[in-house]
Amino acid sequence: MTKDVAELGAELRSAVARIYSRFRSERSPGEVAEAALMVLTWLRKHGPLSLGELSERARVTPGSMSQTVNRLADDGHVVRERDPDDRRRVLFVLTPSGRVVAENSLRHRENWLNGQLEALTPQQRRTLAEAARLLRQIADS
Amino acid sequence: MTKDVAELGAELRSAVARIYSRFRSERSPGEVAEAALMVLTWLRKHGPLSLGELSERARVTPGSMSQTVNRLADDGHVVRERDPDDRRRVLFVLTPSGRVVAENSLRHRENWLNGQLEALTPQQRRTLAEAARLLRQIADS
DNA sequence: TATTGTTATACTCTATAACTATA
DNA sequence: TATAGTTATAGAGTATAACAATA
Repeated sequence: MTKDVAELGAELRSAVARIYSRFRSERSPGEVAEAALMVLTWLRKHGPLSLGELSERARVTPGSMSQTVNRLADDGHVVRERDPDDRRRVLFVLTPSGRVVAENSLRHRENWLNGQLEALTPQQRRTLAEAARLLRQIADS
Repeated sequence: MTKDVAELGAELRSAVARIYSRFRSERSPGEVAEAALMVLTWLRKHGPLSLGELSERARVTPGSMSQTVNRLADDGHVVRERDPDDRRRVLFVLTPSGRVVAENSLRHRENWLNGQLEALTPQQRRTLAEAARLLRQIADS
């Protein structure tokens, strides 16, 4: 039993590393990188979020997130706005260019992955959907 | 149908990013980082490998791999040896300290993940095993 | 000429520690 | 004092391009 678990762990670790690296390499010129794309995706979905909210979602330190949004701000994809109710907080707002870049980047990367997924059987897709749920649960534990 | 696939793609992408980030953050002081650990693991399993072999396995460019092994060599975990049969090739050999670090790093990271996997049902573990196979297949396509 | 590997340069992502501004 | 955010510094990982050595 324990041996099976250890084997599964090793398989999982290397499969995740491999697919993640493939995700990253699917990035084309003009598209934003992974971590930045996630930020744009969240802002598009939820509207303005503070630095603290972004760093919690990404599970990185505030210092790290501050630098990620700095890169986005330098490129004009987000702007900072002070929260009028609590002037310590900074809200990050998607700009029109940020929205365009987010949508282009997402569309392109989804095209590749979705093509792969379409080629699977419905049963295999259900397996991946359940696995995604389990991985997220483990990661968040 | 297509909508389901798109949703699955988004789920998968974010779940993979999340669990990968968690894998990375399980690193303790004194342990080697992810990419370097993979190199040590391969050398331990297969014996000396050339730069080209390492970069193919990792699916990174030779230039990138050269820098990863430079870090390992700086720390004394691997040594370079010229291949006597083809003096263009460089073979990387695990040192005793490299073996110790590899084993400690692997043991510690496996402990955490294996604990998580033990808490799942056998059925859930089968799902993850199948998913690992599918992800690897997609990544290598 | 072709292959193998290295180095220089640059970019992304991450963390920690020291700092500022506001509550 | 406590909280929210920023900046400086550092390290890991990646890519590309120019280069050297060997086949």
